[in-house]
Amino acid sequence: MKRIKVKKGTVLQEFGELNTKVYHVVSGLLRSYTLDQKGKEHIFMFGPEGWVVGDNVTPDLPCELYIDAIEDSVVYVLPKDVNRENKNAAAFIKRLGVLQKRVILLMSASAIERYEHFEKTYPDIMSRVTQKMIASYLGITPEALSTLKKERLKKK
Amino acid sequence: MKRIKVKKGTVLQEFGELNTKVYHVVSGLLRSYTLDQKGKEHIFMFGPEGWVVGDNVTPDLPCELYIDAIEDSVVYVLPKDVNRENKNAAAFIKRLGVLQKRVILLMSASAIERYEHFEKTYPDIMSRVTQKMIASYLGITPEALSTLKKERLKKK
DNA sequence: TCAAATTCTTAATCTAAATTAAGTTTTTTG
DNA sequence: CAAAAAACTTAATTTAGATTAAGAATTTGA
Repeated sequence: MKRIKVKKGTVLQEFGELNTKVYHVVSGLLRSYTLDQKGKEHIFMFGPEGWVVGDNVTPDLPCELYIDAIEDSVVYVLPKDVNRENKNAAAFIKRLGVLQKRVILLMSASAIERYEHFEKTYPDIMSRVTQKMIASYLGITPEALSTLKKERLKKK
Repeated sequence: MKRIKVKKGTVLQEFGELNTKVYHVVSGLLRSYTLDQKGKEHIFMFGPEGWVVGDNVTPDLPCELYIDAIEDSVVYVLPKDVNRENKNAAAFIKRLGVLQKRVILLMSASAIERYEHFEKTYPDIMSRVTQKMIASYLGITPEALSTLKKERLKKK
């Protein structure tokens, strides 16, 4: 269990490589993301203080996600199979809950509704990342997010 | 740890209720799903033999999902916090992996691509559920799935 | 500090999938 | 087995969000 400091921009995991580690964020902000065939970025998860960020594949399979730091951060580097121990069960369950909510919203909610959910759930992160990143997390384009925000103002 | 038989159509969990149980499927097929504001159904997960189906919220919070049997099934009823023990870690990790893939696909893949992924990943389930359910799982309408399948045939 | 890069906004156009609607096939059940 | 219900198909129309493009604002870094 190693404690390391990483500068903004540091890449902790690349797509396709094997990685037996997950990252417990002490301070700062990580993100995990994918690139699609067109090279478009889709943020899978933000990792602020207290979160564990890692690829949800077994340690013997190639990673599906890139992980990097979007703020200077301090993280504990933990072996993936800590997941199998009781200690990290809480962080684990939290991840499952967030993913469940995300799948539900991606399937059943409009872009505006997903935005408003994000706004409520992560008020802290909102101000720490670019709109481009928020759009990427929501599964829409930055242009669509810009339009959506303007329309929401009109209605309120 | 109770072993029960449930008939097709049996409801194991309703939205909004408290439920401290998860269901380990011995035989048959369960599903979990949500209803949106318009009453439209969105299948969150299928649970064939070997799977654990449950709501990924802590036992003290109201459930986000309905769970029912879509085939006559035999299931073990387990307390949710078995999740915190080593025993179920594998099923747990599997669920996380599936959810990760689902989020990625919902964000970055077209309906056709999601269909083809489903086809490959769950060839067994394909023939056991209606197209309406597959559409619901993919996040599209049954009409769109029907059209999509026809177009895919032309190309092959 | 100021030039370059990146991000953000706005608007026009396009497209994948939703909606609506009607007819057909399959399944269920009395 | 026949009627009713549910599922499936097809096609026309609509729409949310993508794409493209261009200019404005903000951030970065030499």
